[in-house]
Amino acid sequence: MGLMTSQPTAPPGPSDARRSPSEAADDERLTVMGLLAEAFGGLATRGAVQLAEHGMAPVEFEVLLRLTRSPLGLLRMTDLSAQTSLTTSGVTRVVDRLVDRGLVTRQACDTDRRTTYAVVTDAGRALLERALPDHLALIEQWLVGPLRAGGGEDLDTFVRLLRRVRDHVVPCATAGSGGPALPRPAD
Amino acid sequence: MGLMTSQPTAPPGPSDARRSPSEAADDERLTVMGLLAEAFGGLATRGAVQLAEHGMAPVEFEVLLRLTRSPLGLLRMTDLSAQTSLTTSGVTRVVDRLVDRGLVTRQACDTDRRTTYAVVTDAGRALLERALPDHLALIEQWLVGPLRAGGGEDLDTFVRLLRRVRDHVVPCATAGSGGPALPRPAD
DNA sequence: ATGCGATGTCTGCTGAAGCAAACATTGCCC
DNA sequence: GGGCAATGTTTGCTTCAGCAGACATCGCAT
Repeated sequence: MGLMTSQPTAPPGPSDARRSPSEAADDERLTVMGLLAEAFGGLATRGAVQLAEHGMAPVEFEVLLRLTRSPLGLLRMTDLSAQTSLTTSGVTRVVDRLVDRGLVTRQACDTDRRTTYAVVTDAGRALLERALPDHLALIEQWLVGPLRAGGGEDLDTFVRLLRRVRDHVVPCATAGSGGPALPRPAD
Repeated sequence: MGLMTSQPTAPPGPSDARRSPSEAADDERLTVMGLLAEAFGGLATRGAVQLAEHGMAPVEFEVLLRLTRSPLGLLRMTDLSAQTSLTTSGVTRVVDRLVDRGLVTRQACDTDRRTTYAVVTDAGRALLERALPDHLALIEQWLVGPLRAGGGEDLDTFVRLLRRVRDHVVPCATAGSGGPALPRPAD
């Protein structure tokens, strides 16, 4: 799989079948994936710490950000779940919490009574705008800054390659979210 | 912060202070971070689906992998927690599950009765080695493959830049795990 | 108009993970 | 040799998110 088309550059070294099983545990591919996991995990942890200083969980920040970016500051629950890392069930409860804190309100849709909109309040916008500068500075310090350190091209190169991976792995994000859905964990 | 040394390439566009607040929600830095989150999230989801087909959760795979990579197939609980994305408490329970399934055993240390080792069993090694080929193929298809598609240098470049970010953001991983610990979320 | 599948949201239940505290053990200082 | 802080592991409690199912609503075909 993945080898149906002739591969531009074959993986160096002996093929999987020729190696001892325990040797596969040190495969270069695991290293790349591990690097990605560690880098993202570290950034996520630092981000979570900082958002917590503003009284926000990462998912709450994400919801407030998506709502604020939306033209009318409002989004259907389902669309929110599509744009975030949550299921519709998860969105229901996150919005519950945000409503309790007055950062978001629910608003009925007058053309379709099934849908309810989540609307960001002034307090929600205020909280987000209070946290954003710190958050941007954090990304600058730990992600974008290091990439600029080696010359101006590194950042652009990284973004270009990262976008290529993203577009492969998350087909929905490429076009207008019309692509096939990403599989969900089963067990 | 991050700007103490003169910056090689200043961020283009007006500074944060000069922009309208709502404009900060579209900052380029959020885009990069979002790209990273989407790419990693997509890969993690696909990985979780595939590991589930082998009856494993991602953390269980991680634990089995670390134990198998260890010279004697054995690691202290604390070291396991340092190498994975779990707290010691989390490691306790994951190992509990793995012990219940016969993939791991606990073994007392005869020189320090506080420490208990987690030891991977033959069944654990077998399960890991059954799942590894599929897992490597998945990483090849969705991460490494796309990066090779644009010529042989892209993969190396990506790994080099990614490692730079990782080394900045996870100081412990650079040397012999002797660095300062990563902060944990507070709220 | 009426029935019916599709769609949007919410709720009961479950499993997983973190924090804080409990407990056991060690090494050290006196 | 006896406290005593530090270290290693586990446990109680809580929070959070997913799945599956319930419920309401919509749009369409007849």
